[in-house]
Amino acid sequence: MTVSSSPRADARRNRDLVLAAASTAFAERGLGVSLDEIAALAGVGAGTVHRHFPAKERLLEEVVAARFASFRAAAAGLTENKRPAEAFFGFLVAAITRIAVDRALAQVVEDGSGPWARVAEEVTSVVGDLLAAAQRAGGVRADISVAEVMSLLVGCVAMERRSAGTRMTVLVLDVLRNESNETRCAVCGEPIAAPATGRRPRYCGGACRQKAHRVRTSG
Amino acid sequence: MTVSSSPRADARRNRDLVLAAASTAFAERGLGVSLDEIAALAGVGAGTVHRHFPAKERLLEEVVAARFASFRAAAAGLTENKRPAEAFFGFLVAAITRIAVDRALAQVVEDGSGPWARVAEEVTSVVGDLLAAAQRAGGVRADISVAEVMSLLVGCVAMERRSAGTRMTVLVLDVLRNESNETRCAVCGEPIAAPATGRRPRYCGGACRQKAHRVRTSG
Amino acid sequence: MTVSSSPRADARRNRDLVLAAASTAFAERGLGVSLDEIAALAGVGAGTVHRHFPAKERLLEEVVAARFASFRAAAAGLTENKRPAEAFFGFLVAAITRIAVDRALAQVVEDGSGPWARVAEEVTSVVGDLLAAAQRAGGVRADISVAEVMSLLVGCVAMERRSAGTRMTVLVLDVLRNESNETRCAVCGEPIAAPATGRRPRYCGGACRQKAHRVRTSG
Amino acid sequence: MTVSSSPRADARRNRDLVLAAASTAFAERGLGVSLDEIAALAGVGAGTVHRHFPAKERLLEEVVAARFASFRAAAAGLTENKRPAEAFFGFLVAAITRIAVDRALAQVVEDGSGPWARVAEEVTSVVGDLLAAAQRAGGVRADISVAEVMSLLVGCVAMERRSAGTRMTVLVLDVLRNESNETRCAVCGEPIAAPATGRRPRYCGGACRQKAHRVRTSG
DNA sequence: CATGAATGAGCTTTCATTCAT
DNA sequence: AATGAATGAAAGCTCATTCAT
Repeated sequence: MTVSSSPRADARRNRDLVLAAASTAFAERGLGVSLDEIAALAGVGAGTVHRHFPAKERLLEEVVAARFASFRAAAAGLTENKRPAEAFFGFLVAAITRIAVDRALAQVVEDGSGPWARVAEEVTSVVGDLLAAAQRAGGVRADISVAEVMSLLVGCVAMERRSAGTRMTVLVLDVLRNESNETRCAVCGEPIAAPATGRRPRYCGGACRQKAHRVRTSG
Repeated sequence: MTVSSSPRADARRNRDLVLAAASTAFAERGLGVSLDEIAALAGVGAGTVHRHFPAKERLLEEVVAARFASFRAAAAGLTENKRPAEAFFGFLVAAITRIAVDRALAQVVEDGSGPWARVAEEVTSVVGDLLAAAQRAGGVRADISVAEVMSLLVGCVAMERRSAGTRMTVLVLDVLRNESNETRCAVCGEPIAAPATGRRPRYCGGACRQKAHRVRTSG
Repeated sequence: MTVSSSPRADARRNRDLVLAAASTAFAERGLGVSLDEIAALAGVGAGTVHRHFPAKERLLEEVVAARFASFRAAAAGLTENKRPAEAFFGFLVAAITRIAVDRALAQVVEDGSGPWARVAEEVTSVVGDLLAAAQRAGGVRADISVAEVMSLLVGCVAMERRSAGTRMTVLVLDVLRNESNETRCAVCGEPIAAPATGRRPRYCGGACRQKAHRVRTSG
Repeated sequence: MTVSSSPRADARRNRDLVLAAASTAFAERGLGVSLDEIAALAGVGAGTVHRHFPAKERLLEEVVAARFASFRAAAAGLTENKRPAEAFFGFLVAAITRIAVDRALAQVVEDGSGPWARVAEEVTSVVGDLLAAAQRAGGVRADISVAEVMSLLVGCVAMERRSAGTRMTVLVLDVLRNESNETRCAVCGEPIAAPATGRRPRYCGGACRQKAHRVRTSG
């Protein structure tokens, strides 16, 4: 009579339990976890896992998709960033770190297996948008394709899985930066976007130019 | 003195057949290939595989070792290179390409599993030598450790497995290059190529050197 | 309160089927039976056997434990026996006979392998209790340790496996009997049966007792 | 031209090498040793083992036969013993000890497997002779068959394999002694054979009888 | 729908035996 | 005749998937 907890609600809850358990198990133990282990972790029977996810790969796909959905959300906030290059790099670093921390995710991404294929398109699209914006702003080299960025992402994941710490990741991602276009002010260090036309300014503004001049002519 | 057609010749041939088959199978299908498959491919019985390689991991180890042996040979030629940075980068690119082409090799390298441990030390030593030489010559950043280079190698392997072509690899490896080697004039910002011999000039020419001097002595 | 026809009932039934099949197979064919054979005999798949008994040795352990459990039950009835020596010997004869009839059980007992270790402690304790009681009552030699009894048990099992019939077992176990319990008169050498109650007489009668007394007091 | 070491000599030598190696290997590691191990120990190829002993069991049979041959030799010396019971018991103790020390031999004897069958007849005959002599001399109970002695032997082997030391063996074998027939002198302890007719003497001779009398009448 | 027991093909590994050299 | 490599049929065990309850 009330808003009866319909059979569907139960099913939904179980589905979510399994998904959560699988997420944890995959992250910690890699693709090798057995479904029994996942079922036990979820507190359901093995059959229930199969009812919701007819094959192991389906389950994996959903887990992967769920992870990337959170990336998408993160990206959404970034696209409105005033400095597109920072949005782009910020997203990449965050994504790489999150993937590298998850054994199964890393495996899936590294060998480009099925589950990855399902989400790759979307991720590629998100990255593509961020990349395009960053390139338009001059912060990222224009001769880089989104496919190349995706490859770089995979490489950084592999790298970070071996050596904890993001130092190398940051270093490597720098290859995407447009050094001749978004250089920093020689005096205060602020980034300077390349102008649409004309010579690239060396200083962020009059104040710094003056300072530099004074230094040069001092004495 | 001549070739003894001992029974061993046959065994040796079979051993090589198995090794070759395993090499191919591992390369094409990854670590998951079954020994039966390898045996069939080699045209021998399952028992023969085990006679020569008592456990699957032994076989894998030999395959991996054989691959890396060829790297060592390649490195030997490079160490006498007049331009150590080129030797260093050349070795890395070659190694990465060769590893990336082989599924099992890439898997082994990416997850640092047992078989890799056996050869890692040696590879690290080879890379370390090339790195040290390149750093001494000023072609590679001094603040890079060999461990970081190894991580980078792993990352590049993962990257190259996804996108055929070495373009990104070359790009990424550039982060190791010593930018001061082709630095810019501290006064006017013009690039200055490193001289073949002697100390690297800090300024593009006499005019700028003079200016800088004035600044230093001012006051 | 009633019997719940849960899915477990089936599992339990299968478990019992497997156990029964294993019991038979082990008994008839020894430790060498393959799990496939047992599975087939039980009418289940090989996997089912492994679900209930993750390793062959586990299965064997259960079979062995089950057999010995029945011994314990038998022993329970015996400890209240009025004639401890008969309880002791009765238990040994029964145990030996039951073990000797079972190929696997005999093997396990004879080479003291793992599964035996699990039950040996308990069996030893049971035997120890019976032994102690029998020794207190004077029916069993005091210089026999429980370890020696266990060895004798093993020996009798081996013996009985070769020659059907308990005659030799009974004969051999007699070595444990306290001969002084039916000792001979210290003077004339006539056998003296132990009295039902009270202290055991040292002499066959008054005449001999007198003689002995004289000897003691002489001089 | 000389007494050329005919091919047969070589073959014979190899055969003996294999036999010796098998003897050691079986003794130390039980029936489970692999033929490869035996071949390696003998310093010959696996094929050579099979040439001389077409199946593993044949090899085992020969090893077993060889061991028992040495028993026969030992028995030969004993049959001339003046005290047949001691010859009989001496042989049993020696045989039991030797068998118990050899893992494979003990296994073969304990489960009466094929190889044992081949030698059992002969061993039984030897034991039978010793037994008959001992029984004639009154040192061994007349109601014991040779089959029962063989069983007892097997039992003692099993027993001794578990508890080092011959104490229990000696104890157990005592069940075969004819206590009423070959008792010892009550004074000096020398064994006294039963007389063909009449009452059994209590003392070995007049001297001891006198001593005992003195004790009894002293005072 | 959920359960969790059953399935059975597949894996690596061992070893007595065969056979080309 | 000796060699020792090759064989291949087991063995125990795992696990994704199916199915009776």
